[in-house]
Amino acid sequence: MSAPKRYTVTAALPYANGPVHIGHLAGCYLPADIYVRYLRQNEKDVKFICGSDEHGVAIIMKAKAEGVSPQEIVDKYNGIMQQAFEGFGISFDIYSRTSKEIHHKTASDFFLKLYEKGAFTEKETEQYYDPEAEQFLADRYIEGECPNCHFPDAYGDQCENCGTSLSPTDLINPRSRLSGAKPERRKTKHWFLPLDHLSGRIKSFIQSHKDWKPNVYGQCMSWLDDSGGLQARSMTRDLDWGIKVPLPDAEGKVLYVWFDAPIGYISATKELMGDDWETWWKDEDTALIHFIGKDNIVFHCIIFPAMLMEHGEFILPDQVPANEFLNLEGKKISTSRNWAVWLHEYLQDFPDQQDVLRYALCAAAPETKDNDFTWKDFQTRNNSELVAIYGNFVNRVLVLMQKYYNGTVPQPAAFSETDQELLQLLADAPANIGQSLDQYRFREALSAYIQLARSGNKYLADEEPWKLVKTDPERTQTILYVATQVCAALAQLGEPFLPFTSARLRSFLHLDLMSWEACKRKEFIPAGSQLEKGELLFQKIEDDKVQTQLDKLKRNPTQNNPSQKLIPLKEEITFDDFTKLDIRTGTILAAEPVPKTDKLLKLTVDIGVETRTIVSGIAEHFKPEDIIGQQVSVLANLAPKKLRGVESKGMVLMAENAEGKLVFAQPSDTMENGSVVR
RNA sequence: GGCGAGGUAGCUCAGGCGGUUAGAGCGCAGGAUUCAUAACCCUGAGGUCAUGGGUUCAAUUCCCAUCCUCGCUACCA
Repeated sequence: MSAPKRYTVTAALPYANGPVHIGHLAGCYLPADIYVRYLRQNEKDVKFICGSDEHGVAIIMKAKAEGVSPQEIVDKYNGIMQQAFEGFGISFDIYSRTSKEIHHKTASDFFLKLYEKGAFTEKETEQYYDPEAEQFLADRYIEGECPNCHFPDAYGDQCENCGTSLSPTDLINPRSRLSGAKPERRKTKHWFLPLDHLSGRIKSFIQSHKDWKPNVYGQCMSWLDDSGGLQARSMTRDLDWGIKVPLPDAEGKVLYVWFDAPIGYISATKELMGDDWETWWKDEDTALIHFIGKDNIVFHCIIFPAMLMEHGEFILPDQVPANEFLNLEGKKISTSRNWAVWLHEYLQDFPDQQDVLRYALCAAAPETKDNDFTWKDFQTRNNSELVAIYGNFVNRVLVLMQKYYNGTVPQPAAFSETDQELLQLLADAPANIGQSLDQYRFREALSAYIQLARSGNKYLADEEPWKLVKTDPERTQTILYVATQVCAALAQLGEPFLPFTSARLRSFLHLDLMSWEACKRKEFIPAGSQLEKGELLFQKIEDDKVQTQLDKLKRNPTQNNPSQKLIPLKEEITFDDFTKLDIRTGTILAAEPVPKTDKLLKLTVDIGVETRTIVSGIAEHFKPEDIIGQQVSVLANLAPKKLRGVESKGMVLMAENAEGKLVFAQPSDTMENGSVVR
């Protein structure tokens, strides 16, 4: 699109079941905010849209865990998140909530419109139903034994112990998390959005956006080429928390949270703009830009556009600048393990230092690949860049101004070549930084910005006004006039990145915020202007502060020893139950990998009475050649099962610890094959 | 296993539609300086651009294969 008339910029709606951490900020909200502030300073017509995503099963579960209502949960986290965003100066034009009336209406209207257009196919499927609670159970509502690691409390969508993705029907002895009752399978009707007939349009839509970042474009194409086309997706759920399906025969059903959430962008715009909202979503001259993390790419680039296409009236996203993930001290950020830096806690631990984190996260943003955040790096960014380069430069100028001229900007004489070059650098800076921002290259933009302060420091070092002041007052005046202009440029162009600092610096210089275009100049502050004494813009961060943060992270008990999470004992069985198992000793005669799998080995095992083939998921732990001749214990009377086309008869018994390490459960001394284990 | 993204100085990253000595910041070493939060400024050391082949007069940049990391996906009797 060439020169859009306006911009609708969205940042992913954060899910209201927990607070926001630095990964969210670095991946989504900070770049979005920098971009939006930049657009605003360019006097573009822009709306920055966000809000809490407050529906879905995870919130119900969270409420259940804390013994409160879902409403209380979302109220609580909505408050925490909103404050955190505000604290960091994330300048949303509106921060709404999907629990609001206006969103319920918008989302149901959207659904109805698709319904009336015949976009959905109704399908009956079998789902687990809790006869005591009298409701259908979402995947997360069902727990049972994990078929993989035999953890007894695996959920219907995933086993928390071994991380395997599951479907509820995989669980052994499933039970309802609501009542504990044994769920039964019942038929239920849902509305599916078939995507196959759109795949052509979606593909050409994606292909028309080769300008998207490689990670975004690549993942979309991969998804489209994958799995034999796009599968129909159910857009409704049997649940009582969410937006009621607006159809007569849909009692007890709500819209799937992934259906309603992106519509939240639209509802929030309505809430903000009233009747004008349509311009921001339907006018071809509007650029729609979604800032998200990489986990959201497929949804924002394919599913949501497909919904918009089906509806027919909406524009499609122009850009989806998704970032990769931010790690913390070398490990993946994990909410459940509390391995995170929470924004609301940072604001308490580092009061009035929001810009430091903004700076550190922007400078190390995971733009092209996952990146690691360390407190050490944070400290270095602060001490040797913000303090030593930026803060120091400004301080030097303000101190000299005060010393020599009582803060009144002096009249410059003729400019030397060096002066001219530096002033030209200022005049070029907006275009230079802007070019990076236009391409969503935030690290590069920030580095170009801080380069101004570096140039200022070099200028002072080269010109040495503190020497010249004794011999050449006129030249000194010129130098400090020029240096003052550099400070002013920093104050103006820093607004997108470091809004708090920029505002403070402008107040020292008695400047109002200028437009980006107006900053393409050499003089920001004319001679004769009065400056404040000012104060230091940044404080050094000492080692003990960093150590405190590291200790705080490592003190976390669940993080320290995840291996202590032993699986609880199973319920008692009878001796008869035990005698049903026929466990024999055997010897592995041959082993080879099963083609096209990572984990499976095809074993030939002599169990005395016969030699048989057993497929075992141990390929990641053992090389085939190393286990030939290995004596093992085999569960011999397990029903045969075909795995990846190979018939497996029996199971090789292994001991596994919490970290997933496997060892053979074998006789302590060599025994004849076929010996009974009991 | 399939698909996608990435593998470039000690660290964090740029770059390259093939072409003289491959860049930045931090860190490190040396120097200079004192206006400044022992900060700034200058100089320097440091890279077989993952590995192995191929195309080419020429590859780190293109092609193929392999290895490693991350994500999605298949799979764990």
